[in-house]
Amino acid sequence: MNEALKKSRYHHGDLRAGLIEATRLLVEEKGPDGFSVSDACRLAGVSTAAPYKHFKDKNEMLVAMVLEGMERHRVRMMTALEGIPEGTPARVTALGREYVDFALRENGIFRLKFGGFTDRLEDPRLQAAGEQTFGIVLQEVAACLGETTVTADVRRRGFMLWSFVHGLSFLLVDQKLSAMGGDVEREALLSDIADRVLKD
Amino acid sequence: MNEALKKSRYHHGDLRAGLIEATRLLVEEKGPDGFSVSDACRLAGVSTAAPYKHFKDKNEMLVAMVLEGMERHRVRMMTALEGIPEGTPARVTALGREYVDFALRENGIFRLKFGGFTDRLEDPRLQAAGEQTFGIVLQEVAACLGETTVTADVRRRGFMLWSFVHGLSFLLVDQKLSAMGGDVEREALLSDIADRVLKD
DNA sequence: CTCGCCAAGTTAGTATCTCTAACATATGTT
DNA sequence: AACATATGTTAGAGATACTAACTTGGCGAG
Repeated sequence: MNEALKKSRYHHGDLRAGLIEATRLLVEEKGPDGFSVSDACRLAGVSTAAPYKHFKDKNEMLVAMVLEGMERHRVRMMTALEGIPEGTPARVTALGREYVDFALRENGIFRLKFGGFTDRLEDPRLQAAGEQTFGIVLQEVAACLGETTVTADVRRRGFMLWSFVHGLSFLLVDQKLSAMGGDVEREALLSDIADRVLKD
Repeated sequence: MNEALKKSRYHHGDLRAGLIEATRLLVEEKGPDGFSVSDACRLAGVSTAAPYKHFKDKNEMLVAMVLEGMERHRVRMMTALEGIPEGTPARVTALGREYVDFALRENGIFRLKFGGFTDRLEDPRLQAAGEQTFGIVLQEVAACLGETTVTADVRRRGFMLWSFVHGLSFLLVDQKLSAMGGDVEREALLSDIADRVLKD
């Protein structure tokens, strides 16, 4: 069954994927709260009732889209580590840089996941994806501290770093660093914090 | 003119304040995205058209409510400093504690201001209120570092601290510290970070 | 090959929401 | 006492999320 080359325009081919992509574009363009299912339908070229054959409701559409984004994010974090010597703070910094980049590049997704829509979006798969991301950080922190397992201290420092990078992402999104220099300052900030949290 | 003791029920007395309070309650109860003007009207006991005599639109209602909250926040930060010796990191920690407490206690307001509704809420008064808050932190950081003015270094370290506390607030709201101990751990984390960022 | 099933579309309709327009009332000033 | 104005009201337009009932067409069984 060749999904991609359907000729009929009555059946879309892969509407589910089409709607997720439309959702992504619209959330990035108008923000999480400006998004509407109707808009997504118009963009995908289907009637406003069509999505409900694929998603329970608006939230499930958003969750599906965010899950896709989280997976992209995870892959990017892994590739960001390539070529950097293991057990060095540079690896932690690289993860932080990728985290912030994601928050800025896929700002709508970031805000959807972390900006307090969480109540509505509550979904075990989202929670799991988040913990997986944190797990990557914890592993690098452990390596930096010379630990082979995730001890309480590793978890504690990892959480500190996550808090910092997470907050930095939000402040950058809100343009708070506009008067504080650009990318250079951001990069210095990331490695400076990593050093401070990992030392001792 | 005695605003508070109007007998007529046709004229509310102080509907503007009543709506702001209703907005506050509902945003805390249902979250920023679950809030509706209609609900606020029902809670305040007026028709759905009434708010538009006092506010341009829904966003202006939210902005007014958030501004009230920011002022409460500012006052609390100032009182949190009382009795703590000047120039000590304990003052910075106290501000951080109050920041996190506010994010948890007035969670709806916090998310409205910082969670990405900002596009819509863009308002110079909100921006100003935020910078005023940051100013309080910068002053304490300067005192800790023995500076009399806000130097670039002071601003840099203040920004680091803000990032951390800001991120910590979001993660706590999202329950990420549930598996990491409670208030004790939170307190230790705050002072630990303050030390690490202020030392050197 | 064709027949019927069922997945995946459609149109139509309901309930709700924001905001506007036109009208009503009460307050306090002259 | 009368009016001007601020502050309410009702009615309604246009958009939205979602449901119900109908339609289409691809695919497998005979």
